[in-house]
Amino acid sequence: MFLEQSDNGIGFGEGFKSMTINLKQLSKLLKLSPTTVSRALADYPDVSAKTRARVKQMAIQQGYQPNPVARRLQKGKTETIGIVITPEQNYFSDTFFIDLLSGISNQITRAGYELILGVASDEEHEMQSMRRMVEGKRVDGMILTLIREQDPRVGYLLDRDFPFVLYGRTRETRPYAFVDMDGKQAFEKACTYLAGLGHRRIALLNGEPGFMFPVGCREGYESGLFLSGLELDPDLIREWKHKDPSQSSYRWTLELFKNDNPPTAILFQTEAVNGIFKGLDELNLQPGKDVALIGYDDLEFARIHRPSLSVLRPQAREAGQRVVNILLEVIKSEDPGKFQEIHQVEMVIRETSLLPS
Amino acid sequence: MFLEQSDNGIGFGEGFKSMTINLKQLSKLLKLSPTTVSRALADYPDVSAKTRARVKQMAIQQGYQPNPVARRLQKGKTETIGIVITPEQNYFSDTFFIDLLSGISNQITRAGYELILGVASDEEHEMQSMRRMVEGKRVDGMILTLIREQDPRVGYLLDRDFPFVLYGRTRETRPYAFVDMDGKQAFEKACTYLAGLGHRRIALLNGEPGFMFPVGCREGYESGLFLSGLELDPDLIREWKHKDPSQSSYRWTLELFKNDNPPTAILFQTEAVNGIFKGLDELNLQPGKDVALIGYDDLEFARIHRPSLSVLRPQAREAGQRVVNILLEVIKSEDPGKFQEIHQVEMVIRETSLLPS
DNA sequence: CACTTTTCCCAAAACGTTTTGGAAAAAGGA
DNA sequence: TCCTTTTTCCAAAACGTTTTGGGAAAAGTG
Repeated sequence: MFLEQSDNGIGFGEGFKSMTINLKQLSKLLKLSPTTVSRALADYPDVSAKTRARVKQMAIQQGYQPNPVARRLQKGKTETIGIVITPEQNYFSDTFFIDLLSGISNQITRAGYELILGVASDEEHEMQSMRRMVEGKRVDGMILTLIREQDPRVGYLLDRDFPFVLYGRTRETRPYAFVDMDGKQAFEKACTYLAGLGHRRIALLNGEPGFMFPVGCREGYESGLFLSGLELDPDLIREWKHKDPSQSSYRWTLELFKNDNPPTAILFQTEAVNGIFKGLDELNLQPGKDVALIGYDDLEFARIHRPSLSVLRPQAREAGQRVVNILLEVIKSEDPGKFQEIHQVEMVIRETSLLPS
Repeated sequence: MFLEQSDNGIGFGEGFKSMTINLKQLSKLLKLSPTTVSRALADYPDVSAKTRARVKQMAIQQGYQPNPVARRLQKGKTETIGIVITPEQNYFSDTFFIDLLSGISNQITRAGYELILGVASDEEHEMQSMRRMVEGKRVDGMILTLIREQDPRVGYLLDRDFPFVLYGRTRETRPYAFVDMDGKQAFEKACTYLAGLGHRRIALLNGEPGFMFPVGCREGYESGLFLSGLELDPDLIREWKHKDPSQSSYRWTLELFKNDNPPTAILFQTEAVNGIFKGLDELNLQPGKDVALIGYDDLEFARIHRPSLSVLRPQAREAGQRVVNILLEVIKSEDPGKFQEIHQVEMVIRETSLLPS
């Protein structure tokens, strides 16, 4: 057996396992230069239709796929975008978040990009994980979720002009790209709807303070009360603290009905649903009969439960896709300020939002 | 102002934004060759201690980080590992899965690797997403979860000798690496524990058929009954179908107690917990008093709920870390057959597993 | 001192693409 | 026919590392 130096050519023997072919090897097979093959595959006009067809056919036949790492080096892009999730402090267990992630992932794949994931336990690691991605030149852009009112990540990225898109909003005056759900409009709608049914005492169990989203929800709630000519009663508003069981939705529900003048309806973020149901159960109050309920987020649970839960349903998957499409534009150095989307939230009336007794 | 062609040297002006430095630029600053700088940073012995120190200091001062894409190309490794999740058909909403992912992610980061994520809606897309990663040379190894009894992914990867590790097991005779929880031992332990308390009618609400994990659980359950001298009653065993509400844990619980000779204890996978509680509630049976309950997976819910739920607690984070460490070994072409770990599962007794009434 | 060994450094090649800047061949125009 | 334009292709450079294969200087040995 005589082995010539293969020079990365076609000269490897039999018995290789799933050896993937090279641009150089492919071009040798075609008796063309790598340049021409590359340009043929990229549909450049300076290669004739005939050879282009020949190249493409051979590429398919040989199962050629350009090595993404080499392309990234040459193009100076990572073709990768990053996201960091923080399971501890969030609604991660929502199918909502999964839908968002699903929309993001699919759209990224469609663009030929990659999604790299960081999992952080707290704010500090969250920042650290993001910095590794950004300063380590591991991504072309970042997606941020679970946005806080004061969010250092946004300032960090703006300062170094690094492409990013928020799912949500923050308090920041410089322009940046975001996709947000219209929590204000949603809660206003839910509130006026309940008022329209005759409810006069509507409670709000709002999301964790410090995050931006509950701010809009509260605005919508207050605006809904106002539009319906109802007074705002601070006793009917609570903020749910995820980490503090003493502030759990369960306890809060019990306390709420100790009130002399208890509510006949509750608006809440769906993570709180178990606690509320449990509390109502203990108080012998029947959801949909004694108390009207409308939650935010459409968990499967909400649909299956009896009585089925009325909800405000964000289109998470669509939002995820938009986030990616926008980020790709921003990476192409489009002005981020152009991309500020506020998505409407649909209200789904089911059994828990009925007439007051 | 006079601008020389910078030749990628140090000659860029002021006003650049977070310009990151190059190996070539760094070496120029140090008046050394790129070779020496690279080797100094990699702690090669053929660079003197003095210059090594000088290089490292300058690297830190200049914030130099090697471009990962370039290194990957040279090293012929992507330094990336892939995972595909399928939210539709799984326990993704468990904190369990998040803990697993968290362990995986942290360990990957520690190794300087990247985790890329695919989100698939069904088995077909799951395979498709994996093939993109593997055949597109986007990863050095794969992590597989939610393993089915017959799992085409395993055969696919074995066929092309591609590094992977399972979280779980499958029916496959060729050797492969896995980390699995000892569901058999866990359910056996739970079963004998309940029998030891005097329970004679112990039901099993098992996971979705087709997946591998419930197989072990059932074996453990049967073995536990046998060891305790109890008969196996097929009426007390049901398999939970995630997508079919008519087979939901709620309905199943109701049916179970229509039995002439109903159970006094239930073993189940924790995803089913809501349905079971709801069913028992409707039947006016009190968990921990009228019926003993032990679930698999330690959700936060299980701890907080009153009565608190006894559980079998897998160490998901540790398992995730092991999966990564093993995969890194397999990538270094260690024999996968050497890495087959079955982790013990701890039993946490709380309020729902008490003496039978 | 002359020789060998060790220490320390570096030029060049390589990884697999895409892009740049032509150049040869073919076609068109007079 | 000769010149211009268009078509079609390609060699070389570049992306930013790491590795290879020395080579010069310093240190050790007799």
